[in-house]
Amino acid sequence: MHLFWEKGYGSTSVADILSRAGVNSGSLYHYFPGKQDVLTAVLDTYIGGIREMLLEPAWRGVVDPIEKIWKLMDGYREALVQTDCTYGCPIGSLALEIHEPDPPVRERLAKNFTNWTDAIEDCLKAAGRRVPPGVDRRALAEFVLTTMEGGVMLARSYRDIGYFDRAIDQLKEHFNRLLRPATSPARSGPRQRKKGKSHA
Amino acid sequence: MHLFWEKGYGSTSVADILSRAGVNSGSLYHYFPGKQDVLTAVLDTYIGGIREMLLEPAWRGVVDPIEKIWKLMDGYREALVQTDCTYGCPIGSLALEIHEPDPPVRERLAKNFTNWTDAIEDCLKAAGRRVPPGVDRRALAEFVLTTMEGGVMLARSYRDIGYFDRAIDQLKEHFNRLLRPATSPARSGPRQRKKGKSHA
DNA sequence: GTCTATAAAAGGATAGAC
DNA sequence: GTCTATCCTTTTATAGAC
Repeated sequence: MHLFWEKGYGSTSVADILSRAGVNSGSLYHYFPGKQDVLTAVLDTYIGGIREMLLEPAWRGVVDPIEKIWKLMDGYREALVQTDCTYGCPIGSLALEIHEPDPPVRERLAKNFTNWTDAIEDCLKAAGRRVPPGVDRRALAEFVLTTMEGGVMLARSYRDIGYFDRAIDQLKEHFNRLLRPATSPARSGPRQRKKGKSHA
Repeated sequence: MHLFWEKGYGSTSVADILSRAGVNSGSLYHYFPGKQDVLTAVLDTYIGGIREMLLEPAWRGVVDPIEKIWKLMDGYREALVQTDCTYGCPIGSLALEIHEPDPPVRERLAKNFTNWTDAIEDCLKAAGRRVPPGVDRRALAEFVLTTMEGGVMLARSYRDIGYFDRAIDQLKEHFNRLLRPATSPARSGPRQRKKGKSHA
């Protein structure tokens, strides 16, 4: 998993995997028919672990559903910063690296994106009336993914986190213009009037 | 150039290049020190040809600067549709495929993105007062690139152009909320009052 | 400048002992 | 289940004739 994230699929040799895992060829091929099956297993691990590995760490202590979206973005930002903008989203990299993926691989890449989008869509649903009725929640959730992936691509290409930050800023601006401001946590009295910007 | 677009860099062998070009090994290595130098030459060709190869074909007959942006998006859409959503943006694919590019490669990938962003920024500048003063034109131009690349990634992963279309729709929505509506071509009279949506 | 032939290495995968 | 040894293919790159 880590090697595919660091170096991609093609540039990771079976010898690399054996060395990193501290096992020998016979062991790997006892469990996996071939290298591609290691990849599908890794993708399955991402699919099965999106909550424990990605969402829960990012959302610890966060309750506001829109804030959860930005916290998730922060997570990708941190990964970029920690690696000097060399490692981005493992799924996105694999998706563009493997030009003609076999169906089992492509399905799993798509499933990863779908689960990710589901999580964002859940946030938008949880935001309730802050998302006006006319807004397509699914399309907006997809747009968060689109922006994150595009922003990661540019930040990596330039080795400059500014490109990611500006992409997220634009997305926040889009949200600010699209969504109603957050209502205060319902103190059960006359509606409070908050002034000033809620974000960005 | 075409092979790197179709199959990526790593999956294109020197033998593939020789076969497609109809030449032999000796010829290629007479002009290029190695395979990576073929890549940098390809990237230089993209850099030098952005106008003739990309912008001019997309913008033929288009005068409105904002419309030019959408026409450029249409170009990427067409490339996706024509290839059943298998080939996307050649630069974006290479950028994510090559995880630790040597400096000469990374520089050229970044230069390609910069030139592309310059072209969009020029459109935004040409749009004049339609882009309100507070709007960061450079950041918005980058955001167009971010959205295009992210949209291409999803469309390819799902083999479904709908993901690209929805990303562009969101971007258009962002533009609609950010920009002033286009003024009619200055009929030199009292300001016309247009109602209804100008786009999307 | 282009050709053929080939070197030298790395890659994925297998065989068979233990 | 794991080990060592190795097969076979592919890959990049070079040598040297023409």
